[in-house]
Amino acid sequence: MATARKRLTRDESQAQTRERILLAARAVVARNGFAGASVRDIAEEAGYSQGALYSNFSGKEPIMLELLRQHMREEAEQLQAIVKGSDGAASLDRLGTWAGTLNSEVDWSMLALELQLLAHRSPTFAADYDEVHEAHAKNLGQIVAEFYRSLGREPQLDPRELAAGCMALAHGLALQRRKDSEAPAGRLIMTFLGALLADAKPSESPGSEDRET
Amino acid sequence: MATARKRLTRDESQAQTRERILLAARAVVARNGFAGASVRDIAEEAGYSQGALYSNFSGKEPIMLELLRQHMREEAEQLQAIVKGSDGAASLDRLGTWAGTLNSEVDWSMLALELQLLAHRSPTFAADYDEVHEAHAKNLGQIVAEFYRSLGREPQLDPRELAAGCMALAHGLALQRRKDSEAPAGRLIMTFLGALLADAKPSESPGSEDRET
Amino acid sequence: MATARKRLTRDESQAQTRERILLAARAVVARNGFAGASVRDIAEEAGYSQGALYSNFSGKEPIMLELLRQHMREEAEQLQAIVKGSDGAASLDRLGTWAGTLNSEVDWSMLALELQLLAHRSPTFAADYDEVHEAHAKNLGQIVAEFYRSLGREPQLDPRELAAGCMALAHGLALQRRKDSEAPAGRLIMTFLGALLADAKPSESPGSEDRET
Amino acid sequence: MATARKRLTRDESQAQTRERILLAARAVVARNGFAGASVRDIAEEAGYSQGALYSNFSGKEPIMLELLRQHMREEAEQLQAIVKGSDGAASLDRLGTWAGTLNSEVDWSMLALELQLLAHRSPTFAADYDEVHEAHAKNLGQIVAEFYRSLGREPQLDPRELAAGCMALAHGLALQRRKDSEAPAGRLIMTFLGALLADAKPSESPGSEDRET
DNA sequence: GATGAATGAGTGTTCATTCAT
DNA sequence: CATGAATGAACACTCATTCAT
Repeated sequence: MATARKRLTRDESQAQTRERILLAARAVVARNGFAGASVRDIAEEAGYSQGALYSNFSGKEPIMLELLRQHMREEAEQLQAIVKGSDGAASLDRLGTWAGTLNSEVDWSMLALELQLLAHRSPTFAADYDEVHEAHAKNLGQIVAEFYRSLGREPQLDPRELAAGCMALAHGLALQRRKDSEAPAGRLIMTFLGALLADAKPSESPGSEDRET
Repeated sequence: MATARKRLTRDESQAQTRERILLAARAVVARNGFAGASVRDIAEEAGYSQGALYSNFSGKEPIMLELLRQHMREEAEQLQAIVKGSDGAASLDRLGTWAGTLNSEVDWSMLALELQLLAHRSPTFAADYDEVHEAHAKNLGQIVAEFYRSLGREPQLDPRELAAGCMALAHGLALQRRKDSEAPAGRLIMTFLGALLADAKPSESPGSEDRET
Repeated sequence: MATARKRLTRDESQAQTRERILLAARAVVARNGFAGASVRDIAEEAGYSQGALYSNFSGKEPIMLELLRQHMREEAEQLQAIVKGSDGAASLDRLGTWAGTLNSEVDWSMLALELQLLAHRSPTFAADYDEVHEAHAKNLGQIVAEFYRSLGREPQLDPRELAAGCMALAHGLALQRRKDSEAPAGRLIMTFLGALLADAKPSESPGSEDRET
Repeated sequence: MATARKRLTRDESQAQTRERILLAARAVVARNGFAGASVRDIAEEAGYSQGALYSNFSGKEPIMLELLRQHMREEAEQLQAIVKGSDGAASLDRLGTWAGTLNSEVDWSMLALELQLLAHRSPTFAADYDEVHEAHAKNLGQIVAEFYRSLGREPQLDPRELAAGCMALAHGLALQRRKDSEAPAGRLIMTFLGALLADAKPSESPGSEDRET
């Protein structure tokens, strides 16, 4: 182990530190929320000094933003995988399964919302946040459009808006404190989504569920 | 003025103080958000000392909770008025108009979400919050049910869940920082809602007039 | 003593706290200089919490500024007393004696200079500092003018400038680290002053007794 | 380029690095003052790492001290040139011109004073500072003596003291934040100096012309 | 009931310096 | 010799809350 450590180049070592800090931030934010995640706590959780944190990030906000970016990347990849390369019906099934896991995403939703709240208050931060958010919305929009297409449907609205709506719904629901007996957020989301799809008019290209590529 | 004051009974005077503090809290929260609304600021805005605030509320959280209660009450009343005593089509129209004003509700959405976030972190607060939230969801659920009924439709889900979904969607959208050029949140909400209604199967009891389209 | 404490009204108590904080600040600044006088240290020296300090002053700078104001007031009073109500020759003597004590003023000179340095860097602070400085210069200028008059001399320059020059000289000298064997700053100042007076042309109005040499 | 570099011996290269760091330090100090000149900023400005700075200097203070030494050397050379090899009257003229440029010397005065302040607080630094200061005072003292002699005057005091007084006056004035409308520091210095010279008694050895007002 | 001075634990951030690479 | 990531102690300042008046 010690030997393994010694073999790290400077760049590798730094990347490792960055990653560890982000991991620690993830954990602390999950525990205490954004506002409750102090730089002190994050550094401690990561096993570094506070200064080390400032050597790798220019402040608290950039850390959080990076966290969000990471999550969005993962999310987009997952959705991409669900929608891509298969017929629409199967996609819908898998989407339902995926949505069912969203319950465990409470922490991420909290982070996403807290950063949105912060963006409403700090113009400096808003600029950075908006960029990340906008990119993600555009990204998801394309996935949504593809999904509609694979089901032979025409989106009622700009796909980006639909995607944004789904994000809003998902985050909002994730946050709602509901008794375990109640339906999971995933089911509710699928109900909304199902209704939207059912209500969408068929696309001109007479694809229906047999389109391809 | 002085005389007018003197006529107040002790209870009335205290109620007035409470109300003033709540009003001030509303203003400060709108300005700075929940986390940015310090007790000092609220007291100052209200024209009282910090101590006075603690004489009327047991802390910062109860104030915020009361604020949320007030807002929920108002919201329920507005929705009640929209749905009650008229045919479904007209209701739908008025609901669209009302949803269009939600853009200006950013402050409330922020407060609602910040309190939800707090509830996720503080078990003590969660107890109180859940009570308020639950009551509101039940309340809205009844309104939703009534709405579906007036349109001759059968809800796909527990009305309480549908209501919760709409709240989540509304709050989530209100928070999203979108460029003015884009569609307002209201339109998006109505699209989701319209799809849900269109997708709902007619109720057995042919309650009201059939629906359009 | 305990009883004496209890008799303090709120205002008195606050004034006492303020005074204690200023006294503590004086001590800490003397020990460590302005930059080295941390709010923590001052609060500790005063026997209060840091928060107490912020209840009484809006920050570190205002404390220092108040300290400077106090000192300037005292200095002006001393000089006033020296110059006023006596013939010029006696004044000159007493001025020399007084200047001889300036060696012990190192701390004050350091404070004055550090604040001047700060004013050069912080525009916010500069505004406040300039006001204090300007007032003192004007004040001293009048005293200098009076002094010249009592000696039957005409100042070569705007008295305010002469005063400012003396202040600069005094502060600059106080700061110079000289071996104790050397002449005290006071003597040097008196040499400069003596030369200035000797070189000044007599005023037209034969005000007082003629001067020496 | 690479070849040019290669031609430097180790010593030359190091000397170059040192010089670049000092130049950078000069710039940063001018911009932000002594306290505001962080090692990081200096290293960055110089285009080196922080570590490089510590390879060439043993800390921040030695850099500053070296800066001061450089400045003092330049100052002494300038004064030497003014006084040496010409009659007293012309010297006085040129001295006045030179003093008029002191306004632009704010940065140096600030550095000099900040180092003096530091010397008052840190005994370790004081030792080094005193040495530099003492050497300069002696140096200037000789120049002052020469100046008096060239004017056929006898200094009232140890020339070293007179020189120190002028430095103190110059630094103190440079720091004073005065409105542009007021007289420049140079004029004030010349007034003081003129008075001193006028008041000095002629030297026995009838050195040069004995001018008067 | 109202006051607001005082508390004490907390915040994000900076910095001169060190040392493994 | 140069690097710059990491340190650790320090910094000014904020805040919800308490309690003697």
